[in-house]
Amino acid sequence: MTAEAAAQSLRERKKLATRRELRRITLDLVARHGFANVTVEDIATAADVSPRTFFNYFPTKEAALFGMDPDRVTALRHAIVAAAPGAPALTAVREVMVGVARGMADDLTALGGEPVGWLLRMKAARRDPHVRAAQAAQMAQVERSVAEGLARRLGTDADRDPYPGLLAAVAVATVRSGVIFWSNSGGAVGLDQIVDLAFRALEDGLPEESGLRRVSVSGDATDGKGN
Amino acid sequence: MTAEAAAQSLRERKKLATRRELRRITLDLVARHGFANVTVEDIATAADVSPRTFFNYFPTKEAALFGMDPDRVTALRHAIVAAAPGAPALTAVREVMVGVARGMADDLTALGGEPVGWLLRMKAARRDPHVRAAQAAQMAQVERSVAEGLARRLGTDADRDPYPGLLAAVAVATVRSGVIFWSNSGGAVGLDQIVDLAFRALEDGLPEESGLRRVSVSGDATDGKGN
DNA sequence: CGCAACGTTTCACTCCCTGAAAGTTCTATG
DNA sequence: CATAGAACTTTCAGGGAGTGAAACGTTGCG
Repeated sequence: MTAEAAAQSLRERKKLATRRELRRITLDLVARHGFANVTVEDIATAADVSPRTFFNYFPTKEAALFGMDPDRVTALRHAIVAAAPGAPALTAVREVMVGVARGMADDLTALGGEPVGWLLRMKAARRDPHVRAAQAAQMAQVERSVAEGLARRLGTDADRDPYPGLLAAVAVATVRSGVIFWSNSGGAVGLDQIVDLAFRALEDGLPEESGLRRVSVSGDATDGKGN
Repeated sequence: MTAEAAAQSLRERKKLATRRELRRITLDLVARHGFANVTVEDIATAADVSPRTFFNYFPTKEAALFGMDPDRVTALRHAIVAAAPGAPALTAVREVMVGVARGMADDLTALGGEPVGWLLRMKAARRDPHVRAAQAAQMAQVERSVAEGLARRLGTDADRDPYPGLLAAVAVATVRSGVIFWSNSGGAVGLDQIVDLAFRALEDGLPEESGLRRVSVSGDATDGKGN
């Protein structure tokens, strides 16, 4: 599902490779030296590419760290329209978001044996407010797309009906807070599980004795000997 | 309420005046020419101040548009700890946020007869994705403070308990989506009312037949003859 | 008054990001 | 397989954000 067949032309394969390489290097350098201490020139040099080319792939330095490419975003919108037909919108959003969470956690092993991917990203976000802000900004992009999907699913107009916008904002915020908690706990519990419980809590009106809170975490595994 | 006694020294009064003036001019220029077409130099010149001074007051151009000063943020945190003693956290957050909403709407008349303040800000945000992102980033700052207040109120640790972070993220997202809807509808309905209904919907588990959705808006009043 | 604290300005600098034009590599086609 | 043209990369020139340091002016106070 949502798998990408091997790109056909040489060009497309190269482009994809460069994109992934730039992402990878950005993540690596930022994790090691901090966002502010890595310049676009550093990244470009490490990727054996001119600085200008970096900006042909990503509009900003932040985008190389957090940006979803447009394909993913539109896929998300369509998924929300199509998921759990007949069920309430909140249920559909939960299912889609749990899937997203599963995909994010998979990044962990997708790039190599190291504890990479979102765990590193969020670790960088924790110390640097600017990075945190950049992530929130990126999520706002996604939120817009989710809101559109919801409006279509519900057959309403986001200008007249506050519900799609509210649900989108809340859903994205839920995922984001889940990712933050997950990374703070060192990835011990399973992001999809956290997100699922968070959405269940949402469906129950956010009671203080939610099942989410029984996800007790023993210790903070970040800042271990790594790095 | 939350009023500030007149600053005592000449220096402090001047500083506050400059700060407000920079804010006002930024808002005005951005509303008229768009965020990207206003330089810090423009703002500084209009405020009769050197560009360097601008950055002594605000860390970024975006901050002059959206930034809350630190005092407000800590006040918010304290309000969340103190509000509605004995009541559930969600209730306390609702009360505080409705108060915040009321304050934001008051900006409308606070600066002069013109339709200023948040309505203009959000109008700028609607057309420029960058401004939208900047707003989300700013809200993330606030969210952090809300989460701290909640953790203290509940007597838990945000590293072990996902609940404060989730509630903070959801609450801030709710307010933000309310502001967006409110501005899209031209400020017809009353921001505090929208936010209150949105929080009620949250308490009920976001049902699709929420009372929020009966806030039907006849027409989009923005882009009227003004400006 | 005169001195100390604080705020503002000037200056020099790095980095982000962009448009345009020239150069290079891939693809399609005769 | 040769070659025109599309697509990607690079070089170049430049505007604008943001920062540190030192000179300068203003305010507060003994």
